Amino acid sequence: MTDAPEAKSDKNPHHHGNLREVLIDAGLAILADEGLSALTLRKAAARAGVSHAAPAHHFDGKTGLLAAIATRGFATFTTYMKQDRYIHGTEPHDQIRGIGDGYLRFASDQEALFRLIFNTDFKSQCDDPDLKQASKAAYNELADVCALFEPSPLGTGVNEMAIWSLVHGYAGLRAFNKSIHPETGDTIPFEALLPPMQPRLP
Amino acid sequence: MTDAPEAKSDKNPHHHGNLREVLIDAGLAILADEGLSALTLRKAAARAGVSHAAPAHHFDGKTGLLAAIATRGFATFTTYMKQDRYIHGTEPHDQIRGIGDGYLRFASDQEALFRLIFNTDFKSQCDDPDLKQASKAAYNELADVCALFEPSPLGTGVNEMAIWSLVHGYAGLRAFNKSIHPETGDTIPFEALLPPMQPRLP
DNA sequence: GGGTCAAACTTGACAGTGTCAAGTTGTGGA
DNA sequence: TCCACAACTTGACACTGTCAAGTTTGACCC
Repeated sequence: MTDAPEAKSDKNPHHHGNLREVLIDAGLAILADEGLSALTLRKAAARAGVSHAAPAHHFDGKTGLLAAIATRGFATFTTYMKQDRYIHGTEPHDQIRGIGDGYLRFASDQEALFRLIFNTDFKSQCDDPDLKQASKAAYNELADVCALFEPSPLGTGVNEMAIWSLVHGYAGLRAFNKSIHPETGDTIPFEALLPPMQPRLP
Repeated sequence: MTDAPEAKSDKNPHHHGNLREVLIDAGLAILADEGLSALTLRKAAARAGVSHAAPAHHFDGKTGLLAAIATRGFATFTTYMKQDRYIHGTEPHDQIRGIGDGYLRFASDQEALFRLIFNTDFKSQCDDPDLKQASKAAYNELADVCALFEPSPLGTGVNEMAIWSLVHGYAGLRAFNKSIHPETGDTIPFEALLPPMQPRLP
């Protein structure tokens, strides 16, 4: 009379077993489908097939759900950068271009998610340690590549900050449709913006 | 029996006369005091001393109010850049530094407003012509200075995009507390990030 | 002046939202 | 077996944006 071992759903309303992850998935789906403003605790709960108050047992309010989604978002973000890091080659300049490509690919593939993970509004309200760690992991991926150019004559960390600012600003402005030259109508590619930098000798 | 000519307030509940501007002021005040998430149509109405449905007669819903606030925000943003443009001198490099300072001063002085005007979430829902024009005016201020370095060997518009991306990304990351070097703890100043550029001969 | 009328604003209502309190159901340990 | 606790539901509350209907006011026209 027992069910198949994986049939743990839609049998009994309680003890979902995996609700936390399912709610994050639901939130990510809403984010991708309808955008940030449509992301609602109740909608996520409905999509997960539970009652409207169920999320409260897994997250600290809406901010908590957003933090959990952002944590997953940062992990995906890091994956994007890792995937593209060597697509142009293994030279330092190639790696910078690759990382930049991954960065921008994530920003356009997962626009709402990108906006969420860099949204300072809800971040100022919560300081989730998991979120901070996921954020730092993404940063480290970029910093790894920038380290290939250290020490630079400009000072330690300057290249890192310059590249990080450049690609982050470019991504933000591109989401804003500002990467298109106002007169020529051309899209200015990211790699054209990279300043000349001297890689460290091997 | 007539009042003084300016006494048009708190006399009669109707025909406020200036409600649109007052509501924008109220919104800006809420934004500065309590942040974006606390900005509510009803709160703005209450702060302006009118009923909760009054804003509907002046703005197209909440998005309309946000657009109007953002329009004013862009104007202020432009003013900040204009004010700081020559504080370091009149040389092209000085002007770039000045504009950057104004950009960053606005971003830290009016943090919530800065976040609003570059928030793509509500911008995707509305295309207010006034907002677009105010946005373009801010862009022109920056582009003016970048033009001092055109034509560049990299291509037209590239300097513009590079500078803009750099300062915009730096501002965003600084709001995110990422301008602080993770090891040294120092704040990396914006000017250190500026790539070497050759100004046009006069 | 007196009447008309539209604009400006109010009041009241509605569906959604986040959040809390209290109840219900299933699980695992004594 | 029973009991404590975790997981989830139900119900309620204040608050939000938005709509419909009413009320007041000032301006215009004869």
